[in-house]
Amino acid sequence: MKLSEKNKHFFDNVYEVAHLIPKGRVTSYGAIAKYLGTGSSARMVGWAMNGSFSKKEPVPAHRVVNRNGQLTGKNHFATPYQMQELLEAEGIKVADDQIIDFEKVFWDPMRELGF
DNA sequence: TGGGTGACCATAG
DNA sequence: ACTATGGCCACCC
Repeated sequence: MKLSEKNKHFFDNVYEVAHLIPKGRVTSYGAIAKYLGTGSSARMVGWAMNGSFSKKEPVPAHRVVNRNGQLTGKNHFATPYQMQELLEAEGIKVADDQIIDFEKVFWDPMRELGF
């Protein structure tokens, strides 16, 4: 049974934006939701990320954090420390589940993609 | 059909 | 500074 086209559309959009995040940059759930516009909400972005692990192609979910720059979703990775390691591997400093210089590494799809 | 939940965000007091 | 509440909307009983 196929999922509704609308629903699929939304999930694909989230994954697509996640892939568009440049290396060494991060964005927030709310920013993605806003970029997608109607039919999207910050919670749904997180929900979509939860399903991202079911995807065959890897989704850089570690580049998506909450608006505070906290690694709230680290607990959903294979291991809680994997998210931080992936970020640090890209040059992003993380301390106590908090991204350092979050404003500098923040990537806003509305701004970078030219809304 | 409807209530509970969630990797969130904004506002109010 | 903190907690409480509502909104958001797909998903799972």
